[in-house]
Amino acid sequence: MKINDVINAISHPIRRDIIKRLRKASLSAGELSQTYVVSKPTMSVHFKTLKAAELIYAQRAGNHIIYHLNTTVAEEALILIAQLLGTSEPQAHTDHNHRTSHEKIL
Amino acid sequence: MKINDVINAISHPIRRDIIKRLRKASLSAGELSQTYVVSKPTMSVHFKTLKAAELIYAQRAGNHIIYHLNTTVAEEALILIAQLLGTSEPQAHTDHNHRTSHEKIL
DNA sequence: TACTTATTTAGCTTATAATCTAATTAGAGT
DNA sequence: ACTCTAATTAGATTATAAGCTAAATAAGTA
Repeated sequence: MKINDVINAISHPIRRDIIKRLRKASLSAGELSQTYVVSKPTMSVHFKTLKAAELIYAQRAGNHIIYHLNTTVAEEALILIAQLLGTSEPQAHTDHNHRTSHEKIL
Repeated sequence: MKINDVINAISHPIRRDIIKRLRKASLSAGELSQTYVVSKPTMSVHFKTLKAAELIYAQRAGNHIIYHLNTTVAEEALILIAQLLGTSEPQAHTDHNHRTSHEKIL
């Protein structure tokens, strides 16, 4: 799992919405594409980006391609992002955290 | 807090590293910039991106600008990302989750 | 006031991402 | 084999992001 690929994948609103929908149920490329006002090839590129991040995987069912969420990768990525943005570990105290009189917030 | 701005901000390795360092201690622009092999103006743009996401804020101390992590925004963003990538809520069962014989994973 | 240091802004170039239309591939049904 | 539908790939355009050097700003010090 490459965190760069995952963050890149979730950096577009359409791709985030795809993830949210696939959390509820797996859906075909066509079903997913209907919702958005972009062309099908554009949607195909979004799927590719999500696949590159391994957040989704594809399964052929006859004429259709059904996309599934890869929950394992999603969870692993979330753990890394939590380490970045979370405040579970308390902040260390250093001299930089001292304030002196002439400092002002910009 | 705009999740788009935050995800955009954390989409670059240098900016993620800045966040990690500011979790431990607030640092000046110069101290932060030393570490990376890009020019200072480039670093300044990275700071701007992080400021636009409100993940950091600046404070002038004489000649220096000290950057601080905005932990509130970081935590709020993490909650939204957890709603996207987390599997706390169990996945709903739908017909799409049934498998039929001729389906194969790609 | 002039000089020095720290940082940002301006202007430019190059790389990457998003989007489109047209063409191609793959399977299902006739 | 032909045709229909679903989805992707190819090729092009446009927008955005990342990087650089040079110039500007802001504060501190001689």
